[in-house]
Amino acid sequence: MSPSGQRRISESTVRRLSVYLRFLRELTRQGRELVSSRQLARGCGTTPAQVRKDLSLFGSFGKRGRGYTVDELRRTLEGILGLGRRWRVALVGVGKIGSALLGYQDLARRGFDIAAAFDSDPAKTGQVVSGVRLYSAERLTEVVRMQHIELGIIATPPESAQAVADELAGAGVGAILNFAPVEIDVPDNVTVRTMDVALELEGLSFVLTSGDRMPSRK
Amino acid sequence: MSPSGQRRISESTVRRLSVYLRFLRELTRQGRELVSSRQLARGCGTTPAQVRKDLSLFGSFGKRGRGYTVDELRRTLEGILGLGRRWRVALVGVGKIGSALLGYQDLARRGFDIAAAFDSDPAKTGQVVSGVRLYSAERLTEVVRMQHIELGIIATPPESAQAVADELAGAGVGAILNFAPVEIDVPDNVTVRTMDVALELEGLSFVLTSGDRMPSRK
DNA sequence: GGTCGCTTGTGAAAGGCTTCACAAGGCCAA
DNA sequence: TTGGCCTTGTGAAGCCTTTCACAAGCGACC
Repeated sequence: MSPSGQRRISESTVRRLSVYLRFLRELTRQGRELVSSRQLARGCGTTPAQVRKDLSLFGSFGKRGRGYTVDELRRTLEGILGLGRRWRVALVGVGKIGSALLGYQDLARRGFDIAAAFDSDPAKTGQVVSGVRLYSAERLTEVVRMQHIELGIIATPPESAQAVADELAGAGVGAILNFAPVEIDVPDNVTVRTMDVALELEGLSFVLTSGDRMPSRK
Repeated sequence: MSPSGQRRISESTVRRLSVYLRFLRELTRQGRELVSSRQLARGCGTTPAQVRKDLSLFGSFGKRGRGYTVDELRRTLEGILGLGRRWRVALVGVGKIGSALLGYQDLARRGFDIAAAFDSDPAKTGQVVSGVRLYSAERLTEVVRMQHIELGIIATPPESAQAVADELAGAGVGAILNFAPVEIDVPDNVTVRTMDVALELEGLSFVLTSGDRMPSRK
């Protein structure tokens, strides 16, 4: 599939591939068969050249003069992104954000199953929320290992985030999505991505304050 | 404050400034007085040179041989990011994610007040959740104008996101944080940032699948 | 006061990402 | 078959961001 499996793919490219995929699924629902790089770009907030360059990093999937087959490109992107399977996810911290994630059906629709949730509050232990069993935080390593969970989501207060990350990494989780507003250290073989709502709002605050002097992406 | 108020600041720089600020606030809590670019970098997952370069875009805030005064740099960054004031935010969509945001105290702590929330479900209208009044979606424009709200958060299903964005933009909101998993079109004078949980997980899926061939950031 | 060690601020170099521009290929209609 | 139009895939150019490396400045200690 990829002409040279060793090329380094930038984070921004991967993010765009996900956006293309999201859009292609929408097109599938609409029954569209073909799509050009121009239409893809328009629907994904980028440029046609960018779309073609991104895809060309992995191969040639289009037909000159016609464009791309929606269904075929969708499957190709799913393959590239590793979405030809379902992923088992552990959720740590069942407070406001954690509960929202438990009930957020888009995750399951897109291939991510929350297989177990953990909280340090004993009152929650044993409950089943949105079909997911809540375990005591003490059992994290045990359950993650037992269930072969490969992805972790941290939705704890910031004070506990690092300790949880250490334990997830120790239990064999390879990637962590962190909702706690702190930067987290992990071993090199683990990837962390932090989502901080207030931090995004701060970015918007900057734009509003400085009169939109950020480079617009066309 | 800024030596040339016209330089274009990249989105990644702004994001890092927010991370520095978050870390500085932590240092303030700890009572630290001074911090060097090296320590800042370590705590924020970047390099000392990057820290100095980012700050140098706005002025000279450190002392050679000593580092930066935590308190002073914190206030400076708050100024740059436009956080010397509080922001009034409209939340549209009070489902799982919207409710979590209503109860998420970190937003208020960091200067963002949800001044009004909207939902299309008549059953919710009139309620007060976490101290925020819920309005019917029909009153969006009216209330946003009346309350001089400048920021919007979209937490609706994807089908409604574009229409809500149009209305927010029409009502004078200058920036939108979008949690719906779709790309959204807005006029040039409005900025949108989209946060998509599943999209972030897909990025992690790619990393796990392709054996971490993404460029590591040192 | 002088020296030593440490840190900032910054031009310059390096590296990476995006945009450009065009050859090659496909489709259709005449 | 030919011509016209459209779209992909891609080297090259351009632009932007990050990293490097070092002069200059500060503080502390002798």
